[in-house]
Amino acid sequence: MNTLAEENYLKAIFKLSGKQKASVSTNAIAVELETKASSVTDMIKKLTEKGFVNYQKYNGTSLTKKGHEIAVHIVRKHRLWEVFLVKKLNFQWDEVHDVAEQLEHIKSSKLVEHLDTFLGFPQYDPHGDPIPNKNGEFPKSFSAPLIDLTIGNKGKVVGVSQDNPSFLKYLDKLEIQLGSKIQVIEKVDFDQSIEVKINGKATHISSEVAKNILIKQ
Amino acid sequence: MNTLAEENYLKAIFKLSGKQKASVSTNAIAVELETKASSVTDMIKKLTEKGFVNYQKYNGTSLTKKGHEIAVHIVRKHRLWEVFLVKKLNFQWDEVHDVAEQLEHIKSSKLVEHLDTFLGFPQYDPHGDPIPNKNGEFPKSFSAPLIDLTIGNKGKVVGVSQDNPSFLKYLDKLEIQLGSKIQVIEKVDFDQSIEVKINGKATHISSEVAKNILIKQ
DNA sequence: TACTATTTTTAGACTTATCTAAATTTATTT
DNA sequence: AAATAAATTTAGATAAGTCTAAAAATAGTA
Ligand SMILES: [Mn+2]
Ligand SMILES: [Mn+2]
Ligand SMILES: [Mn+2]
Ligand SMILES: [Mn+2]
Repeated sequence: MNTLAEENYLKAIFKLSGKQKASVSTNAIAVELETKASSVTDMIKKLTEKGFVNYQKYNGTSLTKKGHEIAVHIVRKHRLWEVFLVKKLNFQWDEVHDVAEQLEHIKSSKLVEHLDTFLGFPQYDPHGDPIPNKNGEFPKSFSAPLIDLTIGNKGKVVGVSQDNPSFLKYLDKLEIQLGSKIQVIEKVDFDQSIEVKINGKATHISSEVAKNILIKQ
Repeated sequence: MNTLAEENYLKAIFKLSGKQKASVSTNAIAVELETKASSVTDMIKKLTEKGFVNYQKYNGTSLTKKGHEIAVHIVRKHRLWEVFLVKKLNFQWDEVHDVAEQLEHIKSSKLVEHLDTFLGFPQYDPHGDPIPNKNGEFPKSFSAPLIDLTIGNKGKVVGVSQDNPSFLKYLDKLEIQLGSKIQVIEKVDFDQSIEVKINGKATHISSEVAKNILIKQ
């Protein structure tokens, strides 16, 4: 069995390496996990021993097939628990992440599969993130950050690429939810901020926010 | 915040000290937690520092008010999760204990209270064990071990005082569930075993089993 | 290319929780 | 009461995971 620390490292490497499964720097992992680079080096050596990562001194780390499988499985659990908390226990979408960080480490395959069934095999979590199935396959989704939408075009909010509470609460304040219809009215060259209509109402949004809202046209 | 190990020690002391809140020996704790007496001594010192137990060298350990509160709170979580697993996720009663051992350490008071609400404030877990409410109060229950029932008397099964899978599976085989009606037909002096009628059907039960079935008349 | 800055690794230390073996205390027998 | 047995504590060691400080490697710049 893998320890909690090992699982968190694998998840961090998975998150940082993205779809292209790129190699990840020691520092990037340290920042992601709020730890020190020296601690990361130590742990990577252990994960290499276990066959979960490929590692060459001074040259970054990437997941092996085995490491990738573990990471995806933890992501699956994290997102299923988030769905449970919102849909069944009436949590708000900005309250679930930290609890899911704990629940994702519970070890029982029966629990995960029964939870999935109980929830009706959801494909997306409360932040619009795709939930891999039990074979580790993600639903295909075609979304783009709001910032990439051109003037005049419309889209539907299908996700967010951050789940920290202050960002999510701000979206609540702007009345932006999954499913909200957004049209880009104007783009300000100076600071990349944009003027949008949300469900008919005009609002001004910074580029930082627009980068983290995912749109489907 | 308390560590997982600390919580498990407090729970073990709570379990072993019973209603009278008796003092518990170092060895008893070691046996309960499948660890060594020397490890127990170390941890008890730490728990003493934290004000969770009263401890005098060579004289056993008992919970302080604070330690008692923490232990009861963990028991509450354990039993609520067991209810969730059986009632919502269709687990069998002999499959829930080990998963609940993990889930009981999840830290989020909102989670516990919402779970309690979601389950409809259950008073007993799938093994008939009482669930303390959020103030740590247990529902009053008047049950006695089946072995104490005298010949001719009837009762209803309201609980079991063990939750290891092999015992529970054996009860399933005997068709003994919570709610089953049991009447004592005969008591065998030689080995304390008993002849009973369960929902009308005659069966022979060892004293070891009869000790662990809780009856309400 | 040589100097400097940044990144990464190593060395050594610390904490938590555990263990074995030995010492000490308490309990039980003769 | 003395001897023996059992329970408990202490001493010292180990593994996991982390840290700081220093060394080594790589990248960036003059
Ligand atoms: Mn999350
Ligand atoms: Mn999410
Ligand atoms: Mn249990
Ligand atoms: Mn139970």
